[in-house]
Amino acid sequence: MSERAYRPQEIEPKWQKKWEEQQLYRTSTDASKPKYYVLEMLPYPSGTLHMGHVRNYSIGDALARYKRMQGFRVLHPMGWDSFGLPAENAAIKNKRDPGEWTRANIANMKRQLRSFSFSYDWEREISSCEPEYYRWNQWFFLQMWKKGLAYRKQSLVNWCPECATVLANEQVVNGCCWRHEQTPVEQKELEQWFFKTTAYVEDLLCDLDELEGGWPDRVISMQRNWIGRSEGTEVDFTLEGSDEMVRVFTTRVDTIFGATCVILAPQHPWVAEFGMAEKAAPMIAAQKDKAADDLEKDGFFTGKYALNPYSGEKVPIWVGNFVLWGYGTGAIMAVPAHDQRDFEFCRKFGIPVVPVIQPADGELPKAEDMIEAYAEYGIAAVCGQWSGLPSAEAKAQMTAFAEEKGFGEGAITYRLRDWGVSRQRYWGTPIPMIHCPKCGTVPVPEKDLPVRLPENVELTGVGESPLKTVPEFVNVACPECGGPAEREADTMDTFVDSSWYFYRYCDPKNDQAPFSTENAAAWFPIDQYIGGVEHAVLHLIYCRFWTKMMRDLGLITWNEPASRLFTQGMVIKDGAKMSKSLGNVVSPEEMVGQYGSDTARAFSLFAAPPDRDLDWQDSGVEGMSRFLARVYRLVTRHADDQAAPSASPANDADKAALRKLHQTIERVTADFDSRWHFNTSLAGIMELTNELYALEEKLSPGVLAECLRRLTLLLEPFAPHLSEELWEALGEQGPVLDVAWPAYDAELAKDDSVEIPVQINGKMRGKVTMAVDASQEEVVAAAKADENVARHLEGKTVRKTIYVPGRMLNLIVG
RNA sequence: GCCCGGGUGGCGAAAUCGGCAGACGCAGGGGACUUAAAAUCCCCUUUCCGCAAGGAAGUGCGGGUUCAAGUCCCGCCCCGGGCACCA
Repeated sequence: MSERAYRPQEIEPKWQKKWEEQQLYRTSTDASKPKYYVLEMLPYPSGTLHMGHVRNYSIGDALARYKRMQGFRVLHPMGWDSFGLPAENAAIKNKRDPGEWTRANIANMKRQLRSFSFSYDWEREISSCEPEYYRWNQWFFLQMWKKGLAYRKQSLVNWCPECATVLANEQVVNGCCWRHEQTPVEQKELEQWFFKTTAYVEDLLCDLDELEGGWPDRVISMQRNWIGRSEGTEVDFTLEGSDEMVRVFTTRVDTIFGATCVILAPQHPWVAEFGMAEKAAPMIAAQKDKAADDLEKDGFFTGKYALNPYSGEKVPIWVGNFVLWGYGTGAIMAVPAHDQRDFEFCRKFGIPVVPVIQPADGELPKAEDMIEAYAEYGIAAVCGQWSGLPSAEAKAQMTAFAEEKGFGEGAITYRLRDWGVSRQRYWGTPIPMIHCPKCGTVPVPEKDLPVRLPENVELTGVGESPLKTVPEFVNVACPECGGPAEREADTMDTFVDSSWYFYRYCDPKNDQAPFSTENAAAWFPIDQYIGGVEHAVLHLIYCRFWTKMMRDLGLITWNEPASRLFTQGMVIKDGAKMSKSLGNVVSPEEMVGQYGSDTARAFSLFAAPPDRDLDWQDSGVEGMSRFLARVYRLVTRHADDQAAPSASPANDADKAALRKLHQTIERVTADFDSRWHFNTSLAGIMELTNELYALEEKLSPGVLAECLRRLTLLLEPFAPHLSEELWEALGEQGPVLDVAWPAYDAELAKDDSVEIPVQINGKMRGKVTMAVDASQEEVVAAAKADENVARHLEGKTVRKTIYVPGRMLNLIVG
């Protein structure tokens, strides 16, 4: 027996080096094994790894290791996002090249990650910010262009006249530029590129059913809401004194007899036509301003009137700040009596309220008594020929009527809009298009890909787009006519990169195609995708769209990229999400230096279940470190025992130890296969360790040897360096990753006695220890023999006996 | 406002199917070892009453179902996240 101190600072580098040399994490090509593709969401290269990352990667890594020990061929790749805006801002601030900045950050993140020995297949590393990758972004762009899925249109952007640059919505503060707090943000029309996500809107919605069970319910419901399908009717109102018509969308055409005005979005073309664009401009800016949370309803009368096609009634046309240009037709009919928003608007501006729907079991509300709109379905009361019909029936008949008369039709609208991919930034994938004065918009020929970013561009943060200022980049010959033309200077949104990176992992070096169908088919769909819930609607819609688009290009045959999704909780520190910008980061480097990476990763899993937010407190780390050292001492002091492992108990202590061992194996295995509550897995392993400490002296050497070996294997997914070190100390051959996960033996795990709580009238009065197969009579007899139970039964009759075998006895007395 | 989560000891949490509330760990207390300290090992630790045996209360609040509720049902309150005038 020898006792050694646990020194992770020595052990971990030793195994890191060995594993690198062995290329331990390279993906197996053994096709006889079932595949398992596990992936954490692409990290952005912020340059600083924090405990939030470590927790995320520890979850995926524990799973990857477990699956590998279970005999799977595991793909667990690692990649890097290009993260455009921060790169560019850093470049402007520090006068550095954004590429250099990004690459330096990636190198730093990589170095820090490697000290944890996460089981990434570094051979399959990709960087989505390198030309080899954006070549294929461009290739996809061209395919979409051919199919009409990529198009260009005029679109309003936030514009700061001071910087002469485009602002993202979050850069608008109180209607002003974030850098020039006195300068109001303007709206500017720019030609922007879009991907037609709406072409797949029904697919995106219907296929959510396919994901049910594999994806968290809340993500599915967030996506449903985001897509926002609603059925209704489009109806034309005629402008008084002209033939022009304005189309409105409504889900409640049955209320149209109560329409008392038409309200246009401030961006509506009629507003400009009426010469009121200037009056509407501040409203548009206010709509885009994220800081103005609850915008008060505002509007103005245009002086014009429209005619209701059902009643022929003349109603005023208004402009309202709460009407959205991007939804429906950008114009509404206001029915104040039956829509709360319309009610607020009309009451504010003195527009009449006309109730036309009455509750099924009540009276038609009186306008002067109403304090809020009656928005429920009811009975059409004052609705011309449809009066008397229930709302649903009236809706159907009135829509049919509009179709018959040609002034409207049934319509489905979606909240989901096309994906604007244009960015007026330097650091991103250049859009492979050329504008020719003669030929129009012409795609760059595929043989000329990739279109590379020009080097040595000075970034100022001023001006429409940095690439526009580089003549060598912009001035090109038109590929069709050879005449002088201009290259598109916008770059692509970085969400494009993350929409298909996981396909590229299957074939990262392919220079003929984004990936080969065969290689992707070998791994897809992703068996387990892991990431933060903050991606529930953007990334996770875009990448689903991309998969469907690739399916229609004939590249793949499946509908969905990932069959299972796990959303892990955030790491909270001092009441806020841990992030570099908030300065509440716990540095893993420091923790690794002090306790080692095994401690850091095991603790990040032990502190809370992975799907729950984790309130970070340093105080528990010590305990995890103590536990690992405790295991280390226990195993190393018996490492030289020379006993052959044995699962045949020779005494009661052996039996108890083997029972605990197999109960723990069952528990940890079940956690991996279902809930991933690694905190309870680790608690179980701690209990096993405590039990072995208690029984240590009494165990026969073979059984002890057996228990120590299984314990070592159980630790592998959580503390791989320690596990490997102990495995070697025990004289076994590694790497542990290639050793089979311990099998669970139900016979050995079985308890031979069980403690049964005894209740009287539902109150705990004692416990009896019984054989597992004891009958109800035996249990009742034993219970009555218990001193305390007998005392409570004194002078009373047992009226009812409830016995749940092996669990509980409840005696009802009166 | 709508849609998701969540609320359990001094703290992080556990209780997987309605069946012993608080596993495991932290912090705290006590003991052993030590000249001493650290480290280690062992014990105690929901609250209140009690010397103890034991008793009472207890999972955000108020009701309900049940032999039995942290868990199921109805009505609220609070915290976190997401979406937000979606016609």
